[in-house]
Amino acid sequence: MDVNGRGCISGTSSEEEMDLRRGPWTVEEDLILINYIANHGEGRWNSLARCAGLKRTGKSCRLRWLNYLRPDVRRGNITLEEQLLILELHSRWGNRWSKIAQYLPGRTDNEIKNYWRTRVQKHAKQLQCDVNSKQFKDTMRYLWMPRLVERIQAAAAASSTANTTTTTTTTTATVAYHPINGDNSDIMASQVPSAGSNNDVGIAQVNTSFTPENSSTAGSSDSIGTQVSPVSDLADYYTTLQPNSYVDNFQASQVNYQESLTSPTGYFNQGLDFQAIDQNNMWLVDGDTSDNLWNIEDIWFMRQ
DNA sequence: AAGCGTAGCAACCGCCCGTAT
DNA sequence: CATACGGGCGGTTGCTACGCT
Repeated sequence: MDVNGRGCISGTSSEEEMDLRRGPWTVEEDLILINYIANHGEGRWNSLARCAGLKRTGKSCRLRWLNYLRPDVRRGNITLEEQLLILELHSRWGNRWSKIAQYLPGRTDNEIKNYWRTRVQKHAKQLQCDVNSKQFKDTMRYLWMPRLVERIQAAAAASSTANTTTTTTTTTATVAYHPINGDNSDIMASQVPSAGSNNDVGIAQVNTSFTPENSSTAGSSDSIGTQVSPVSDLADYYTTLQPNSYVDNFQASQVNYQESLTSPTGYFNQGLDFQAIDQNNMWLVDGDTSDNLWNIEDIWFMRQ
């Protein structure tokens, strides 16, 4: 095997570097990369790029493959469960996108990062606070995440109702989410996928239950710019991974959420007159269903 | 219909770390 | 031990589509 391990002449001449392509990938380039990896496998990206005849940097090839061309890449709207997981994991690890992505089969760190920056940070900006501030984190924890749970429940209930009349599917609307309890529970600590192993599960589920086509139309428009899959792939995934914990039931978590809702300031019990709040904040409850998780309560929360 | 602003996302950049030589 | 290289990561940029005026 040659120095590149790929049986091709290494060409690192400056002339080659001169005409390296940049910018959007063409269909032809995609096909070349896919075919080459199918035949030779991935890795050694610089030599891969040369041997495949792609006038791209190795990094560019790697990124294109991992974020776009990989067969198990899951494209389309992020489900409620995934949103919940992202919020929870981000609260634990911060901007460790690749680590967070390990828990979201088929999702890339880039996609999660984009989601965070475009959706979550947008709301932080609208609430006029720093995304890393305690206020914003509390708002997420005590308002947004409970709402997500409620919405997941609602979607699950609707789904199960439909199922009773149409099918005997045993899929349940459980999610791998541990109630927020202040210490930022070490959710799923025991089910951290080993590197490179989580994809297998993701592939199977993506192929059987998720396609870009159905992802764009499934469920009702809801949440933060996403659409709900009443019974998510993720739920199945965690049910599979951990049958005895974290997938127990929503009732317990909701009880805790209801408690947590009043724990920081107790403001939910204060009989607030939301009507009196500045009408200028109506952007929070406008027609954009993506913002439904954020409403007038958030303003109050932020002002506590 | 045209122009403008914004959101979303693909791709790039620079830094860092681990490993091979 | 020092250096080079490959690869991963987080942050940033730029393009495109879409909505609003």
